[in-house]
Amino acid sequence: MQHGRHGDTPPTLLYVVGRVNQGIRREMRKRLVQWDLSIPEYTALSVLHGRPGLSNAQLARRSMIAPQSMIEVLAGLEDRDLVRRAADPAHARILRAELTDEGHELLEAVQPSVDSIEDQLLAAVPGRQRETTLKVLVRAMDRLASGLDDSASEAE
Amino acid sequence: MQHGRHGDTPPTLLYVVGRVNQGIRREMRKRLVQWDLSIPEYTALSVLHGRPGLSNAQLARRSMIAPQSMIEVLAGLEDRDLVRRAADPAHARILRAELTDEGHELLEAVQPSVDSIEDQLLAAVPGRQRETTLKVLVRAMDRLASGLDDSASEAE
DNA sequence: CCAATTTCAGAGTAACTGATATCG
DNA sequence: CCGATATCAGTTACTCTGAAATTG
Repeated sequence: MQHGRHGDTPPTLLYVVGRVNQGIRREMRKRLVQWDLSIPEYTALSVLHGRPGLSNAQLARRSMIAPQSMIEVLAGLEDRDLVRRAADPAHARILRAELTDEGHELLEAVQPSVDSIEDQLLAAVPGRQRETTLKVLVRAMDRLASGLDDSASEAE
Repeated sequence: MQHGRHGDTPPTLLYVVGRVNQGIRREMRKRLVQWDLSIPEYTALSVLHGRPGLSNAQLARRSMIAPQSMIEVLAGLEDRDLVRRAADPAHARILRAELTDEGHELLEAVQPSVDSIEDQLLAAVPGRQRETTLKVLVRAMDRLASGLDDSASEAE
């Protein structure tokens, strides 16, 4: 389930984001299964397509998960030859990842099915509102990335 | 991880929602642990506070999860005497849930800490934009609840 | 008989924490 | 030695699918 809030009172952002996310995940899982891709796998492919050369640690930070979680995803993709990793010439400890040709092909094949989810969700939403929504969420994302403090239980 | 998309191209709604959700969950978990509440448990308490009398099946639908998932949450809360369930007088199969006094107390104690997350995320966002964002997300939620079709793989 | 609800049981996904090793 | 990275191992959180019983 997700984080919640009441009924007639307007729903909170926390609540709605949780619900929408849950719905999106269900839909994605359903569509990705035929390509034998999990959601984290698809996401990693998608991010690496746009940002080739990210390390495991960088990917993890972007996704707000622990590097230990991300590494499993990456390892799986590497095993399937969808992703290739090579040491940074300037820093042997860092392994920079990028899609293989096969990875690109798969991503291209899957993309439309996933993109159509977003199209359907936003079908009736004017462009301006889409932009506002995206902007607000990106801001929230940044806040979360830089870390919050618990102002409520601090007071003790 | 979450559903993804590129880098310089604007991020997609799917991607941002996933990331924000992940960040929110981390933050919530951290704050809820001191009350020994999981996210689904907190959410159920919160929803039941606003909508007393919902059945397990109704709660599940609202949360876009299977009733089999929700029942575990509800059972746990019932064991802890935070929630009480009673048969609908008109339909004995349906068990309507509501918070106990203890449930109300706990929720009240936890609430501020969770609410402050949202406050911090939206601190710099003007009210108009908050409303737009919420409206767009609620619309997306409704779409998801009524079921999408995979227009991409349909074409085969 | 059918549809909706509840609920048990088992499986699976995706995240976590802890610990270790390496590199600059 | 410190900080960041990679990565193994074990664990927890949350959701799913399947199946069965009950009720109107």
